[in-house]
Amino acid sequence: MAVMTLRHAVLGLLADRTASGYDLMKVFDTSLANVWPATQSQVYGELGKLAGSGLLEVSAEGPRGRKEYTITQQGIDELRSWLIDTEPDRTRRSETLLRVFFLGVLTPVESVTYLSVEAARAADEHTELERLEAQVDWGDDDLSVYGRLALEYGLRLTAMQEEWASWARDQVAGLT
Amino acid sequence: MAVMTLRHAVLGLLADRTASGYDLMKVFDTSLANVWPATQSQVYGELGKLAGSGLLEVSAEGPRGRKEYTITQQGIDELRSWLIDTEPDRTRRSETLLRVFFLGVLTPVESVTYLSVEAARAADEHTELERLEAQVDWGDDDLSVYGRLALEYGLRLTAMQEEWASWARDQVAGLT
DNA sequence: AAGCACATGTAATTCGTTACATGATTGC
DNA sequence: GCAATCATGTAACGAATTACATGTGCTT
Repeated sequence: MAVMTLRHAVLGLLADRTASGYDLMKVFDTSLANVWPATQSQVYGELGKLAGSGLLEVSAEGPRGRKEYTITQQGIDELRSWLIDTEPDRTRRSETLLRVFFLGVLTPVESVTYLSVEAARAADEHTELERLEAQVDWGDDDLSVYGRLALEYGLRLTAMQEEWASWARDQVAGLT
Repeated sequence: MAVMTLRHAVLGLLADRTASGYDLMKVFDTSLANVWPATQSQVYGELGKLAGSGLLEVSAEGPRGRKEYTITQQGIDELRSWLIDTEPDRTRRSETLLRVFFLGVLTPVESVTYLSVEAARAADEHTELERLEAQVDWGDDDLSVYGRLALEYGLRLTAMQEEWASWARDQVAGLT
């Protein structure tokens, strides 16, 4: 009973609107791709379990076996209680940063290259997010309003990463 | 053969100095706690596999069954090739941010509380890292030099998080 | 009729966490 | 002698990824 975040991600999306597994996957592959990635097999599995335990119900069936899921009151209660009564798991994992610890086994030139690539990648991602922000037509529904807050986080994160990687690159270059 | 980052984390630590599983766990629980957390059972398991495939060897046995592992040339080659020839997996997962998407199911007051808590938590973590930076006696060995770069990342990250959460809190408060 | 998007599901494997299980040495 | 620390290992479970497997309906 410890984590089960995917479960709540699915509930959260269905609290905004009724959807099928296929619909949800589009959201997981776009808006949530950098926040809580999930695979198709995970999502379909979770929908089945949630419907089995009464937090969701199949509210309509469409062509090609499509099943539309709707959140139940029990599901909304569970979602609210997750948001209010539980603390998020704040475990961080960064392979990029882990590698920094081991740059000592590389030559200074190789290390500088590594950090330059990271700076460039962060800059690219930042640009991509700016493009996205301009492109999306932000409604005033909940997911738009709060999704924009999340996107702003991404903008600040990638800006910070670029600055840090450039700084770190200069530090390493200065060691010689 | 896709990820196996823990494998390389272990190799990386042993490239710096010979150590036992017990020694490595102290590093995973401190320096690497916010970068690449690992459990004791994972680490001991990985040491066994790495020794079995010749990337490490048991260079000494001490009291209480202690085994000291030393990286082999093959292990160093593998570590370098991981650093140079492979791209880090940059998958990000943030339960904190996921929750932001769903704040629409809470009342404005509840949402403001959530973001305030996150701002405070980021500020706390930032202070804790500053304390750590002052406290550690930074040598000029590789792990110290590169560990400091990683710590600076943590300082910049937590500062950014506090600013963002405060800004987001004000945004949400302004909706009413 | 062909191609693409829609649509769902299962199986196998790996990675990670928690809990269990055991014991030796050192310092007080 | 007792407590703390040192020290390693296994078992069970849950979460996540990849690959497989199959089929329908719409548009041109």
